[in-house]
Amino acid sequence: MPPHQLGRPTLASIAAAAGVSLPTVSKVVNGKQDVAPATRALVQGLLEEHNYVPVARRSNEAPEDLLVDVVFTALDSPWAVEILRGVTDSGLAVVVSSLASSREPDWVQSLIAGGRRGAIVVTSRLTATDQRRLGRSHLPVVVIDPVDLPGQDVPSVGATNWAGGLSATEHLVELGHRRIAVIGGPESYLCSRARIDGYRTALERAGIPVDPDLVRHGNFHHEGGHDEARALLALPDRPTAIFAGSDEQAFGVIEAARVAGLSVPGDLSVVGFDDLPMARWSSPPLTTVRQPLADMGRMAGRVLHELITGGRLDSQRLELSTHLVTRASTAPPPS
Amino acid sequence: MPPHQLGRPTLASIAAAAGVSLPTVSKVVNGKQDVAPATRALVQGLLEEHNYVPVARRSNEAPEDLLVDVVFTALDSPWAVEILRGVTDSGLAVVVSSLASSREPDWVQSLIAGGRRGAIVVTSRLTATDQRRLGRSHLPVVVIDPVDLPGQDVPSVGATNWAGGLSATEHLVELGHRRIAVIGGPESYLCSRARIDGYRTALERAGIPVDPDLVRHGNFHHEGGHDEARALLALPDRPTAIFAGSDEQAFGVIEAARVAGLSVPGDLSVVGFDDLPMARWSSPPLTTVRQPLADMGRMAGRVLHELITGGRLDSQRLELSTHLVTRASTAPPPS
DNA sequence: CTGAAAGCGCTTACAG
DNA sequence: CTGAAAGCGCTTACAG
Repeated sequence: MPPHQLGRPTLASIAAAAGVSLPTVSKVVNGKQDVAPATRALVQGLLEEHNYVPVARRSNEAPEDLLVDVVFTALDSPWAVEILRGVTDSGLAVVVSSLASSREPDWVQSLIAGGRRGAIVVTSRLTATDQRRLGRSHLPVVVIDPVDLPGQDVPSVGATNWAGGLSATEHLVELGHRRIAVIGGPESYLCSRARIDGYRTALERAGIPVDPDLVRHGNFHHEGGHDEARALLALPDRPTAIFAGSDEQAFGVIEAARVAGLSVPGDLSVVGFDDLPMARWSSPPLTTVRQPLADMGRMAGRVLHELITGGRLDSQRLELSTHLVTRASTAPPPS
Repeated sequence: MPPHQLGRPTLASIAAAAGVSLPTVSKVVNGKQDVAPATRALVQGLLEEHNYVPVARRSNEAPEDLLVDVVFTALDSPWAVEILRGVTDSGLAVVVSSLASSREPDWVQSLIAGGRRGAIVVTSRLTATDQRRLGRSHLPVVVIDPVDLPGQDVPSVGATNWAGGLSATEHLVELGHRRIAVIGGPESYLCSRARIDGYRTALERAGIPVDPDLVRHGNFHHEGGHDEARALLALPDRPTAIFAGSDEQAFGVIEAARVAGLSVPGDLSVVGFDDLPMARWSSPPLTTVRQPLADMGRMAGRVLHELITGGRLDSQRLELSTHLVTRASTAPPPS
């Protein structure tokens, strides 16, 4: 709510602010045709600025009445369910949408018109336009981003990537590995940088020099893991362990090992990142760094609820802790 | 809309039907305390019967304004995203909820109060009470159920399980297998029966007698596949191929084979069911029967939209076709 | 195009 | 507990 305004804006208050009559504002809200373009633009701007919500969309303040959008880049990642599960646990009424369908043409306006009281955006950058509009409309948004660090003016929830990289690598060092490779995501991703820095620190603490040949970047998918692992395993002095950037990548690594005739973990130890449900189902079951996706969703829901009901945030960025889950894809190196 | 009523019910029309004043109905709708229990009950009943939607919840008829609940038994299955993806594609505004959080105490009432125009229920039986209330409230519901056959009075979308069982088994027969085992889900599930019947028919067509020892039932999860496969592989005349009831089960079978020192597909061929995204990521990549979950979701969304906007259905039950996806977990039997 | 006027659907004191 | 009355927020025909 803009500071100069007490209570929710009404058609009357918008009309007063615009210096037009109430019926005119009504027409703009309802998309009627008989409004001069200039008038429409003026009123439209004020509606947005004051975050006007049509009566038919107003909700009570009970959490289950607060409609909130959860926006995924694409609803195809196994992350999605995990995060969604957490967000729904927070008690808000969660509307799912994927970017493809929800971002055109004016995302923020459609959120307001649809009676959404806020949004949670998963793993995607907000465009500058979106940010500007959001700011103007006072519509709270929380970013769940295990991948990147959003601008510090947007509240966000992430995971402790550096610590995850550290613990995965320490685990491999403790098993006796010395030739440890790491596959990160695309170089531009901050999460990836953080994990690789954790990897470096673990090696340095163990007195093992970092071999640049063993530090790779690939996409976070099966293919990325598969391709980089194939290259790594073809090295003259090949690694005895690979720390992958995601569980999906780790499955690609395991497949590359299988195709190369190497057994996991006998010939090669593999550590993933995420701990998706399917990490337990791989053969062998995957040792991986657990990223608490459901908890991140729950936390994002709580933060958003806080923002909607007018609370203040202690911190714009929250990172939940990762931890290593040891299963059967890691073992001491072959002697 | 009840047939005797033209247009949407209003507080006034409900009041007239109940023989009370409009303010009294308003109080009931808003849960105010100063209403006699008998009056409240009378009005409540009429509100439900006439499917009264509070103004604050009324929506336009554009698909993106039609709020619809998608209810999962639990938001933990990898199916969930697939189905959800399909439903959101249908253009409806999808609110996710899992049974745990959404079924108490009066699910139907809370749907109406929340302005939902319909619901899609995934893989779960509606209670008799729910069905009765739904019938009374004229709130359309579609069941997506690849698992069971709901009562024929509820529109439902499923998959062709029998044909799936047939094609999976025929594939194994064509590769030269004769000792082919099948693991179904729990015996009470109709989908499971249908697939096993498809399996039987394929064997009979090939002139292979059905060995009751090779027909097992386990839960649909990793554990079910693992446990049944371990028993099967311990048989004196063990099978050379196993057709599992789900991809997750198939991963359990592969793990049991690995632990038993058998290679897939060299010593044992494995076929799954579902074709979840992760079927491509297993090692070896899984041959499986594709169940078009996203298409089923899309279809359910379309059917629900049809029902909401007053259309008639050609058929109460729709089954979308399954088909075999051949990857690397099947090969001719060891010679 | 604009807005005065009528009116709809609802809520909320308040008198009984 | 109930409902007549005032009034809020909005929409819609219609005069200008």
